[in-house]
Amino acid sequence: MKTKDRILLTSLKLFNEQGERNVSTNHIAAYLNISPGNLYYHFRNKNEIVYQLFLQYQAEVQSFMTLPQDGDITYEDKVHYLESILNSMWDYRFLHRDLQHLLQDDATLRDAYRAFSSRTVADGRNILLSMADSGVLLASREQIDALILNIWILVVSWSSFLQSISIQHNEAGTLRKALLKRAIYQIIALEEPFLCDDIKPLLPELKKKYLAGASTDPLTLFPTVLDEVENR
Amino acid sequence: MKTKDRILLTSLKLFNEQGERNVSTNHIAAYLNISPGNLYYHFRNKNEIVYQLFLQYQAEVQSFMTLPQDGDITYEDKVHYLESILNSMWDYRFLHRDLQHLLQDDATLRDAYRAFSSRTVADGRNILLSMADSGVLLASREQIDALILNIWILVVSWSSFLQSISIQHNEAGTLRKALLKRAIYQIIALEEPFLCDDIKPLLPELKKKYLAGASTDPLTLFPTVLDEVENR
DNA sequence: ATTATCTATAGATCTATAGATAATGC
DNA sequence: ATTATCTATAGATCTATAGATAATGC
Repeated sequence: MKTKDRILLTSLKLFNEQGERNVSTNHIAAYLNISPGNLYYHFRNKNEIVYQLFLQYQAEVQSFMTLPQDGDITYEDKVHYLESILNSMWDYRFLHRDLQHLLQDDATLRDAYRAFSSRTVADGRNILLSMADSGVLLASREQIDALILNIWILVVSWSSFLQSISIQHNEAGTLRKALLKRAIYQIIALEEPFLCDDIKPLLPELKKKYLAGASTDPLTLFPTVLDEVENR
Repeated sequence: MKTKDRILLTSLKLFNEQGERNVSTNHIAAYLNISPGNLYYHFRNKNEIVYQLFLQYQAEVQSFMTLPQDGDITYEDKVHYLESILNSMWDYRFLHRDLQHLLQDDATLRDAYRAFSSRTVADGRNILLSMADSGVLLASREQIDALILNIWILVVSWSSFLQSISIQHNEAGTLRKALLKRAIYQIIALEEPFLCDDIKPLLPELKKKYLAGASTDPLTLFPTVLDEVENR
């Protein structure tokens, strides 16, 4: 593998694990056993690394937003696409963790990110509108507008939310998967009131699948909730 | 005003404006025309300043979560409390902007934040449950669990979301107020499907108030949307 | 006496570059 | 010749402390 790609891979790994703020170009070079000078031969600066990673992330997410144009997809297909998007969000979670600083630091990334998010929200909105056209979603345009924004905020905030309540030491990856599924559950809950009667019979099973045995009570997501309740 | 309080006020101002990451103890001291040594006389370190600001923030939010125990409150009252909470979120927005780094850096803050968020979610859930008991909210316990988590994530993410799409240069404060109101609109949209028929007649006016003349289309929130659409 | 403040500085980073050297490809 | 890599380092921070001095309160 080329050194340039190894730098990207390592940066992504270290940024996700420790936060971009805590990972210097020295750290990245040291992890790879290359010199800092070599790193700067391949990338103008740290922002350039972040920008390249953003482009990878953007391409992944957009690949899941462009649905096959032929036959309509089922609701279950749609939920599946959502799962892929949340996976990408997790794989590049450092971006949303330090998003504001990264955007403030780099005008190019700022413009690219704004274009990306407005495009993705627009695509998501169109999907909901076409569901409304075909009678799957019983919602007014105003309701769809509010719904897609709520979904977007949930999706981009989910990984940061999980990490803020310190569910992060998940080497095995099973906890990670369960908690990503929980985001899908939350989105199904957002859409549920608007789904037509044809879809509703599917929901109990879908919700069960994405709840993955967890309690619906959000308090069970907070690790120290027991101590907390005792102290009140 | 005591120097200690001036340090807190200035730190809050600079943290919010520039991000905690970009504001060093030197910057805070320079802004106040005091020496860095003096700052360290009043606070052990930068984390201690952040922690004190968190305590202020927590007290503000919690004051709005403890509703008057006597007579039931109206739905409009509830919305009003929400507005106060979102105001506090905005006033301390640096906390959510750099939350993960702050928590990683300070175990005391980490525990306090977790306790705070689980308590606040529990309080919010109880409010929704009592609305269900009195027939205002027609939702199952599972639906309430999902709803309160979605509301919580929206509330804590809203200021970061606004800043990520670069709506920040709002010295006049009018844009700020309109955009905070938009969060209320989004939360009303979350609750709307579950509200009883007695409440529904109130909603058009409430939604109009919190939309504040803006379009419901989320794309109008993204400043560069026009260029973006042209480039597709 | 106690509290508040200042000066000066140690020590630890970090980013980015200049300039030399090694490896590769025609 | 071109591409990749290294060494060494300048210059800019930052955090936190030691120790001296000034201001305040009894």
